[in-house]
Amino acid sequence: MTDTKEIISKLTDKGLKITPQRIAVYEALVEFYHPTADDIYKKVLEKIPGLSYTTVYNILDTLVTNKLITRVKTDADVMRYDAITEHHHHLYCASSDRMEDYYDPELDQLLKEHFKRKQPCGFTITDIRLQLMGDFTKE
Amino acid sequence: MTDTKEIISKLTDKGLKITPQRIAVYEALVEFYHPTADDIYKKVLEKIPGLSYTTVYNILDTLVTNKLITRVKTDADVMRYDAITEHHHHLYCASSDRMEDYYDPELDQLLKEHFKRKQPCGFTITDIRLQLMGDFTKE
DNA sequence: TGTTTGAATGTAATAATTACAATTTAGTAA
DNA sequence: TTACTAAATTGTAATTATTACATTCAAACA
Repeated sequence: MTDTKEIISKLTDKGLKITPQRIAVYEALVEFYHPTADDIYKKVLEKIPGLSYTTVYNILDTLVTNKLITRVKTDADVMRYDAITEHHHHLYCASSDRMEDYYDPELDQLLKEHFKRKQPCGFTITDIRLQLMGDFTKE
Repeated sequence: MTDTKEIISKLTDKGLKITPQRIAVYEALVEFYHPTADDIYKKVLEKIPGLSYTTVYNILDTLVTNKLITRVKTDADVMRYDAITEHHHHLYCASSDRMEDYYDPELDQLLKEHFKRKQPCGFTITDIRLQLMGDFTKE
C-alpha cells in the first residue's frame, strides 16, 4: 500500500526535495526485505541509468537521519536497511544469511513491563531490539 | 580469573595448537570490552612484534568457529568480538558508540517462557539477543 | 522564468576484511 | 633430541563497503 504518492508525502513532510532517485530508492526499500546498499543500487539502476553509488548512500543517509528508514545489522558483514519503521524485531538465520521481520506486541508489552520494574543502572533505554537467532525450518 | 593456564586449557580442549599469538589475542579479548580487530591488533603488537593483521583475523575466526568467542554487531560499522560466551545482552549507545554487557536472568526466564508458549512460525530459535539502545546517563 | 539551495554525480580515497602462496612452528613419535 | 607433519603465521595484494569532496545539475518557490 506504499505507493508513490505516499512516498512523496513522507519526503515532503520532512522538508526533503522530491527527486526521481529518492523515489526509486524508497520504492526499492519497500519492495525488498532488508536490502543492502548494493541490492538497492542494482535495482534502482534499472530505472535510472547513470545512477551513482554515492547517490544511493547519500539518500540512505538522508532517510535514516529523517527516521524514515532504519539501519539493521546482523553477524553477517554488510549493513542492511529497513523501510518499516514501526517497532519490530528480527529473525535471523546465520547459515542462510536470511532475515525476516518479527512482530509480537505481546512480547513488547512484556518487555516494557519488565524494564519499568527494573532499569539497567546508568542507562536510559530508548529502543529494544531483539535478534532471534536460529534456523528457518521451511521455505 | 581468566589467566594464561585457563586460556591454554580452553584451546587444547578444542584441539587447537597453543601459540603465543593465540594466547595474546585471547588475553586482549578478555582485557578489553568488545574490542574491534584493530583494538586487538594494536594491543597484541606490543607483545608480539611483527604480528600480522591476517593472523589476528585468522585467530578470531578460529575462536568464533570453536565457540570460544562471539561476534557482536551494532548499528555502528565495525565488527566487535566478545570473549564472554555465557548468555548476555548488550546496552548500546549510538552517540558515543559505547557498548556494555547486560545480564538479566529474570528477563531471560521471561523470554524463555514467552517463546515456549508462542513460537515464531517456521523458525527454530537457538539464541535470543537483546540490544538495548539508549544513552548512558553517567560515566 | 530565474534564482537559490539542496541533490546527484564522478573520481578517488579509506577502512575493514579476505585470498593465497610461502614460510615457520607446535605437537608428536621415533 | 631430532625429524616429521599438519597446522599456524606471515606478507602481499586484492576485494568489498563506505566515505570525502569538488563539480554539475535540478527541484522548489518567488
